[in-house]
Order: sequence, then C-alpha cells, then structure tokens
Amino acid sequence: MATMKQVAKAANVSIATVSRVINKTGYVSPDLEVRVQEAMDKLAYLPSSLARSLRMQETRTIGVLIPQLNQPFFSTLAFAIEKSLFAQDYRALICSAEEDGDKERSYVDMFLRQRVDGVVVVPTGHSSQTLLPLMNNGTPMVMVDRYLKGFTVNQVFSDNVSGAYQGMRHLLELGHRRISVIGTSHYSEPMNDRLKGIDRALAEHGGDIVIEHFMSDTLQHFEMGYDTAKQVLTRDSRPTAIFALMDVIAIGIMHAAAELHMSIPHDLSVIGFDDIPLSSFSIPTLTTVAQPIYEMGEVAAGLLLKSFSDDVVTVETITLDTQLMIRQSTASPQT
Amino acid sequence: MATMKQVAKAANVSIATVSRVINKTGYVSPDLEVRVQEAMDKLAYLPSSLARSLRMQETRTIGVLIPQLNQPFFSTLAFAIEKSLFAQDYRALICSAEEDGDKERSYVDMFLRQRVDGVVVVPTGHSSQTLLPLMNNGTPMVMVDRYLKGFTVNQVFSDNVSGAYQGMRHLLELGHRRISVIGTSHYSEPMNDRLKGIDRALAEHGGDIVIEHFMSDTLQHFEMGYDTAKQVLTRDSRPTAIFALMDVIAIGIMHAAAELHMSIPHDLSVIGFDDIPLSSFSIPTLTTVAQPIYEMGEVAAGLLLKSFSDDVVTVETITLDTQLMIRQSTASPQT
DNA sequence: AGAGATCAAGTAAACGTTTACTTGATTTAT
DNA sequence: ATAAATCAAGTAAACGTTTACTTGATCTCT
Repeated sequence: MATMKQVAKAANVSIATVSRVINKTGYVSPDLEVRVQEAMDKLAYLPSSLARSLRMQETRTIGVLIPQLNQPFFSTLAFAIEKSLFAQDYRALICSAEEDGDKERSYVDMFLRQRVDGVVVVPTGHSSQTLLPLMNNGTPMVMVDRYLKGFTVNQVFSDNVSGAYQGMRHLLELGHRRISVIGTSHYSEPMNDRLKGIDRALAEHGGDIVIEHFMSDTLQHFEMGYDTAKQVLTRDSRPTAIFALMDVIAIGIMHAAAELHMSIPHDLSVIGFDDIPLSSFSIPTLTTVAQPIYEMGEVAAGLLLKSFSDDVVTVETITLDTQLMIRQSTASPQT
Repeated sequence: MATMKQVAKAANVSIATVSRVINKTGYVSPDLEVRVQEAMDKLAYLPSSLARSLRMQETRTIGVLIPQLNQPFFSTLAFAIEKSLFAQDYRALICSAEEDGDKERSYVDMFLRQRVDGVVVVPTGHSSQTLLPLMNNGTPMVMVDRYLKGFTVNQVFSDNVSGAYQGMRHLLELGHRRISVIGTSHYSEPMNDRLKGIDRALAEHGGDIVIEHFMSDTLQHFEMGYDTAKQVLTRDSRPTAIFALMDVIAIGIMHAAAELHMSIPHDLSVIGFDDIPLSSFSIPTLTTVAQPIYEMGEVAAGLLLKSFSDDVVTVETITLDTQLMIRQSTASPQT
C-alpha cells in the first residue's frame, strides 16, 4: 500500500496538503485538489488507520466481548452491536470468551493493547477481576444482559423479572400445578432474576404448586435441555409444564419429549425465554418470553457512543421490556 | 494507559531496555529486568499494538469476511476461524456483508485501511470487483465455501458435488421418484455444485424421475423454505421428497409440512445440507449432508498463516469430504 | 600492563499520519 | 504607496514502538 508521502510526491504537493484533501480540513485550491485525488486513485491509496489512530489517540474501534458466540441470542446481539457501530463509522472487535474466565481475561488484555475506544461486554461473571483492568484504565464500558456487582457502568438489560413473571403466569393461568424450571447456572444474574419473576408469580398465586429447579452448566444448551428433560420426564411424577430459561434449552426439551412419545402441548407444555428466530419455526412453535435482542444491541452501542461525546461521566441503566409470545407449545394440562 | 517512556522513567532505564524486556530480545541484567517488570506492573502497562504494528509493518490481524453472520453455517465457520487465529496470536476482524456487494466493498476498504496481514473471505459473489482491491494490494487471501472465477487464491471447500450426489442417491435408493429441490440463488457456485451432484445421481439412475428446482434469494432462510414448501406441497402432484440445499431451509420446510398436517418422514422425506447443530435436535431429526464446518475454518486459517511463512507464493485448493448423516427425516415413500 | 574483544545499555531514526506553526504571496486599508 | 491583514501551502514535531548503531566498561590474551 502506498503512503501519503508517495501520494504527495506524485501530486507534487506536501503531505499536509494531501492530509487536508483527505480529511477536508482546511482550504485547498481546486487544481491541487484534483491533482491529489488523481494521485490517490492512481496509487489506489487508502490512509493507514494505524498511523492515524496513533497520532489521533483514538482508534474508532470498540471491543465487543460475548460469553458464547455459538448461541443464537448472543450472536444476534453481537451482530446488532456491530451493525450499529459500523453505521457510526466505528469498528467492532467481536470476541467470544466461551464462558471461560481466562479467555475473557486475555481478550480484555487484547482490548487494552489495541487501545479500543470503548467496550460492550456481556461478562462471563466468572470473576469480576477479569474486567477490572478496563475499569482502572478508564475505558468507557457498557454492560449488556448480565451484570456484575460493584461495577458502576452503563447497563442494558431486558426485564427478566417481569418477563419470567408473565411466562409463569401464563402457565398458571393455563392450570398447570406441577412445573419444572430448567436453566443454566452460567453466570446466573439474569437467571436469578428469571427465577425471581417465577417466584413472584407463584407467591401471587399461592398454594398448591409443585415446582422444581434444575440448573446445570453445560455449554451445549440443546443437549442440556435434552438430558435434563429426559431425566425429569421419566420419573414417577412428571411435571405438566416446563419453563426453559432459554429457548435453546426448550428446543432440547421438546426433542426429549418427542423421543419419549409425548406430544406437545398435549402431554407437556414448554415455554422458553429469548425468542430466537428458530422459536417461530420449531415444531411445534415455541411459546416464549421475547427479549428485544436487536434493540438491546442498538441501545448498548448508542449508549457507548453517547458517553464519548458527553463531557460529564453519567451512568445509565436501561431496562427494555420483554413480551410474552404465545405460540403452540403451551396449553392447559390434561385432567 | 501508560507508555513505554513512562515505564522507562519509572524503572530508571532507557526505553530500549524496556522493549528488550518485553520482547525478550537481547540480554538484560537481572536487576534491571525486575525493575522494569515492577514498573510495568505498577503502571499496569500493556504495549500499544498500534505503535508496534506501525513500526513492524505487520498487524497480526486478519480480516474475516462472511456473507451473512446470522446463519448458523457461517457463524460457526467464522467462529472456528477466529479460534484458530487466536491460538496463533492473530486477531480476527469479523464482518458480515449481508449478501450486499456494497457492504462487502466497504469492508474490503476497511481491511486495507487497517492494514490487515491477510483475509479469509466467503465472497457474496455479487461482483468479483469488490475483492479486486485486495488482490491488487497483494493481501494474502483464502477463499472458503464459495469461489470466484478469475481469482487464483488459496481455497477451501467441502465436496459439494459428491455430497449432493450421496444425498440424492439416498433419496433414490429409498424409492423416491418425485422430488423437489429447494435452494438459494445467493451466490450460487456451491449451490450449482450441489445441483451438479444431484444431476449426476439422476443420470446414473436413469429414467422416470420427476424433479423440479426452486431457487429463491430471500435472506431469511427459515422463511424461504417455509414459503416455497407451502407452495410446492399444496399443488396437485406433490413430491414425496424434498432436497433442501441448506439445513436452515429444511427447517422451514419441515415447519410448513407440519402446518399442512403432513408427517415426516411418513408423508414427506426431507434431506438437508450442512449439518448445523440444530439438525440433531429438530423434530424429527434431519437427515443431511454434513460439511466439516469447523475443520473448514481451521484449514482456512492454517492455509493463510502458512502462506505468510512460505517465501514462494503457492496456491492450493483443498476440498474436504462431506458425509451423509442419515437421521429421522427420510424414509421410503408410501406406495 | 595494555590492546583488542566482548557486551550491556543507551541514543536516535523510522514507521505514516495530523496539526501547530511558519512562510511568503496577495489583498486590503490608509 | 506602503503597512497590515489574510490565507494557501509547506515544514516539522509528535503519537509509541523497534532496532541499527554507538558508547563505554569489563574481560581476555600476550
């Protein structure tokens, strides 16, 4: 790749003039301008972001750290963030920690070395230590989906408590009294909130509900739902409904039910959480609590970019609404 | 973030010594070394990749350009590439062109500005023009999955022809004679190869087969399969089997069949292509032609990195084997 | 003991930009 | 007509590294 110096020589001007043409900073006479443009075209010149970033002390790059990219919810989120950032002429460095604290830590290091202007992070939650270097460095940060106590940063969540509450109410209103909850213990704050919402619905309803929780920490969630459901559904007193704390888990559950020749929703109701695209195309379609995934990404990106222009440091927590999507996988239990 | 100069001052040595400690290049006496280490720890110093890249004329960054990240096949591929690169201490700049030539072009520009050391690309195929700047710049490149005529670069494919051939033979051996093929026309080279494999199986079999192709170019593939299947399955003479050229399409097809109260594989056989994780968990599980997605990513990354160390420029084309995964969605047709 | 070799550590140039400052020509005002 | 103001374009410093080259002390050998 050519350099500015070479362009300057080809156009027979100084490098300052070339820079001014590129960035439209300062007046350049028309004839010089065309000479510079022609030289750039001829040399297929594109300015070095490297040199520019070094000089400007700004990289226009944002670190995006996700716990697990091979999961529809997170890949959609990352994708939404990248898209929003790109539209504002920022790059995204998308990384997957794979629920591994060490990997997370090493990506944080990488962000610092790359001198990213900010980060959007969904913490693994393995340890709040891993993100501390970013805080100490004063790197602007937005946390999405999961939160970490002791970090006062911008945050974007969906309303997990109210979402789970709605979902549970739906099951209770259908008449279910024996219900299992299957979730993941991986960094459990949003999971805890969902359990909290479930508890609230139970408390409100009162009485005679038999409920059991199964929290596992397998990484492959299809399988996790499958394995747990197999176990739960082959016992003596099986539940009439299962609340899966993630859609991918629900898919695994439905698969297990099919294998056991149980028909959904006739023999078993299943409700999920997230509303990944697949949920509208599973068989049967999945009743679920929709998170506004795309919007979460957009809001997170917006919040971060806004914090760049703000001169005072403000910390915001934005909670987005969830929505119950009633589809085919839930019905009243057989009596 | 502190700079090397500040570390040098804190340790009371020259910046050259600091650099030598960091990179373990050249002998530094033990006492100086600990002083430098302590200074770095105290200042939480991490070297600037920016400055280092500028000076070294190497960024250890690879551009990864994918046509559509919100698709399991591609996101898995991107993920595999990132993982392989990271293990070799290279960063990945993952971008999704969303099957849009302009977006692809603008990411190519970004790669050049960022001075990436190489690229791994699955072209949208909208125009070979978009990738030309990379070629002209001499950026090392590996193409995966889709190919572009006129580009002599390293390539990694799976054997689409043979895969589709195997898939089609499977259907024919089961006794299907009326078969529909549903695929996407989006950059169609791999799709064409799959059709070629299908044709070969037909030719070999001879005679009485009724086959129809439906190639669409919708971006949301679940819906595409759904819409097309709805149309195909409600006609007078419906096929007894559908070959979906991608698993995501097959999912949509199965959903349409369910809505039409057709049982799979009893009333309709469906076979897919790709073997995304979901295929083992759909109901019924999906017979499909497996591409070694993860391996494709690893091989592509390896090929690129190898080309860095090679002094002579060689061009390799690696074709990986596909494998027929027979699951529940295919059976002999009712007679 | 003294010359040459060895080598630890420092100095400074270079990577490719941006931009404050300088320069010298042209315009404006008296 | 001349001094001041304006302004287009150029010069050079700075961003934070790496590394060729320099320096000066210590070691080795006769």
